[in-house]
Amino acid sequence: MGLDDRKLEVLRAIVEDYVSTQEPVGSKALVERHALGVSSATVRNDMAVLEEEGYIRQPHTSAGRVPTDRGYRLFVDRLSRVKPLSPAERRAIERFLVGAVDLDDVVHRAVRLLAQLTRQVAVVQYPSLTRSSVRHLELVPVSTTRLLLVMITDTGRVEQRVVELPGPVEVEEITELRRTLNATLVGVKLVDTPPLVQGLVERAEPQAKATMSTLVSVLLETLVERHEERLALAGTSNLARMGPLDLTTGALRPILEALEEEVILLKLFDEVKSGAARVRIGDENEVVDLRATSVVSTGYGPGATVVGGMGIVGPTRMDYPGTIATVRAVARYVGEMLGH
Amino acid sequence: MGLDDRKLEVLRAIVEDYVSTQEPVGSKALVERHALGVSSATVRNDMAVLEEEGYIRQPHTSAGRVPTDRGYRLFVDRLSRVKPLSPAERRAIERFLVGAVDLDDVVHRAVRLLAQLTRQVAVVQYPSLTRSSVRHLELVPVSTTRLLLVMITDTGRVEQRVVELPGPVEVEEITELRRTLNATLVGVKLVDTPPLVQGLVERAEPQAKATMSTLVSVLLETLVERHEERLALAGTSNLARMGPLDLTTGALRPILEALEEEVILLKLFDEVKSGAARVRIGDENEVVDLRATSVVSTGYGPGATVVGGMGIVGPTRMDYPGTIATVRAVARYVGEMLGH
DNA sequence: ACTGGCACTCACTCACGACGAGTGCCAGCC
DNA sequence: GGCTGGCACTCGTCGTGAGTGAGTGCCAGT
Repeated sequence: MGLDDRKLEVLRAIVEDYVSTQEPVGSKALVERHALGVSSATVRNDMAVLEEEGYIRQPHTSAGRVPTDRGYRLFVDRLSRVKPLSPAERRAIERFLVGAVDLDDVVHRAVRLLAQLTRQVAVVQYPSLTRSSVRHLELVPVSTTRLLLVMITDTGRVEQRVVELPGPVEVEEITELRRTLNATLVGVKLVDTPPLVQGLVERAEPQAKATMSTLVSVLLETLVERHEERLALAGTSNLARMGPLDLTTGALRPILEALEEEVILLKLFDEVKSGAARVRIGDENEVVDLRATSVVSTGYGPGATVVGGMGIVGPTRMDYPGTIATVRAVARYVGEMLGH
Repeated sequence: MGLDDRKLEVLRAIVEDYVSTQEPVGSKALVERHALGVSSATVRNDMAVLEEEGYIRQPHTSAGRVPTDRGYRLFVDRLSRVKPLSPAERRAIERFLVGAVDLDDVVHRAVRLLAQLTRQVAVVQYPSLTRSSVRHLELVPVSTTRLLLVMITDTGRVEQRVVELPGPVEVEEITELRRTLNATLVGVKLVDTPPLVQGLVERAEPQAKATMSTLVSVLLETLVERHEERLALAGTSNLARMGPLDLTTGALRPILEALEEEVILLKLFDEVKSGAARVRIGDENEVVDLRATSVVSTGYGPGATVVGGMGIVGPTRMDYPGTIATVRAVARYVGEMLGH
């Protein structure tokens, strides 16, 4: 691996030029636009080495060079400095998020903001239920044999579910149930609830046992075990900007399809355990349909805890430093907002 | 307007062939595929008339004919018979919707189903708040000066909002407020609430006046006046199937953008007052960006009442009878489900 | 009123050649 | 040994031009 400093510099120049022009970049254009201090012939030699090592390739003989996924990876890891956001951008983020009235609104604003700033497709995961804790449980009688169970989490998320009761229940009983549930569960992390909830049935008054049992099973099935997580998506139209390049190949279709599959998108956030940004370039994606794209994702949440993920999906040919900075910044602001 | 029966038959044949082949249809192909009982020369004469009247046009001289927006309109109004759904389709709809656990789920399933069956982009509006009535109001203390206000409507929709109180409030007071609110508002249509709500402040106990006033303003501002309606969208990837035809022109972009603007989409349902399907073809659309598409929309709700709209957006070249039938069927099933 | 025939139009396809950006290699220079 | 200028070569792109065929419009005949 004889990649001396100049070769790395050449790679950096190729990536930057290609990202901005979207066209294969040749040796001559390169020396003109960057002060490399050497002639185009030398650059050509360097390019040959870079190509041999798999960092760049030629779309066809006698065309310019284009970075490979591996080239982008090297660029992201070692060649790009973090690009700090301009004060204007910071202000824009703050102003845009500050007016949010509730959790839904925060998520919606965040995802649109992200799409707008990065000009890519943005995805934001709602604060995950399993990672937050119970703030309050409410029981609302809908009819004599039906209850609405409402759960509020500390991240401001509200989940509700209609429960069919085994038999009619008095209002006083409901009040009592509500008291018991809250006394047991408020403040408990959702992941820790199952054992506690089981105990509730055993300790319940004989006549309330059936009702409590029904409630508990609903709680377990739908609120705790249920992995269904919600997502917000924005900026799909930015995909159309990926260039007629990719449009003609018809590669747009599978990407759009993947973006509609919540299950697939959720996978993107499986491993965001920290606030650090993660970049998956082209082939590095586990999701096959997204192999033509790059994904920049990060976790967010109040303080250092992570309650959800957010990120963007775009062409491998993207402005990585800028995008990473933006994703991180938005995640940080949203995290702060969740801490009230 | 000398449009005798045969000319109408020719128009119908052109529309049907064009929809299925996506290619301009010529006189010869027409007589081969349809038993018109006349020669191609005669058909040509008929075509000339149809073109003069503006129902069809030639993309270029010496190409086949293509229906115009006007032609589709005539086809929809007078030439197409309703295509009843196959039992298999009916079963699919029923099976798909039956497992829904709550309102969110119903809407989500409906929109995916619609997208899948029609192979177009589907849009479903959540049951509108303003057209439904209050089933229950719940107040949940979050801290001493903060309440969570939860409203449940008869369509199963739940809206919540955090309220900052002017000062600390006792639990008993909250219970009293809850009682009063529910006594006054349960069963009332949301549109009719404003006058009732105003009265609440005036009749409140002096010490509770400030609190009640805050609550009331939140109720009015965010729950009643607020026009924000939610939407579910699915099948965007079907747009890519509109054909490279439209892709090359880059006409996809504005359509995708329009589909991301909730405001625009909501306009589509402005006038769905009944369960009858409405078809807007090409130029008939008020939304400029959707002039290249056709929109099939209808209202839905329990019984004859309409609580929301749903529909699809697709190329003007679509299977109108089939699409209309599908949209109507899904709307009817969803309506039934809302009636529990 | 319909039909068969015929001349005409014009988008589409393909082959051909010119053009030029870009490369690889080599001999020479520092 | 590394860099440079020069040069032959490759190959995708663009423009031209002929050939093809689907489709039309019109007209004379039944």
